[in-house]
Amino acid sequence: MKGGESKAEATSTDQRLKTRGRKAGKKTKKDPNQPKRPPSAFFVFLEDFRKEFNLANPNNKSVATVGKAAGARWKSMTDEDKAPYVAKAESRKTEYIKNVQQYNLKLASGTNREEDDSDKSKSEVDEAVSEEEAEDDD
DNA sequence: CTGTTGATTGTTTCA
DNA sequence: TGAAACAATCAACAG
Repeated sequence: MKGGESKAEATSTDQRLKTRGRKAGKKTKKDPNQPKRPPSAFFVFLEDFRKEFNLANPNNKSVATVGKAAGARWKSMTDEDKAPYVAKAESRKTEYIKNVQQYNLKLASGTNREEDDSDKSKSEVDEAVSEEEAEDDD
């Protein structure tokens, strides 16, 4: 059965093939304050998985190995297992959105006035930044 | 020394 | 709507 590896997810496989070739030019960031994309549930899971993987394979240095293992494991997990990671990812996304808002706010303030009310605008942003911080519960 | 590569999937973003 | 790019990681290699 390999003739055609399926297909149902042709988009996925194809995309990756192209993207891999393009990643070479991703380091072009022009906006210093532009927030980066929030980690997906898979990345959240990866953070934990890497730790375990390092313990299980302290000799392994290839990041690709962990990625492959994580990917295989990820697909092996059920939605319920991914639930906590997904939930975390959702929080990250929410924070990211707030970040973008602040980012836009700063730009708006800067573009609008960067000499007079700069102090004032700063305060406003400051409040937004400290909005909620942390909640660690178990 | 600096920068890209490698590999995963998910989310983000533009047209 | 879909395709394209990028998110972390870290060691190693190339220029």
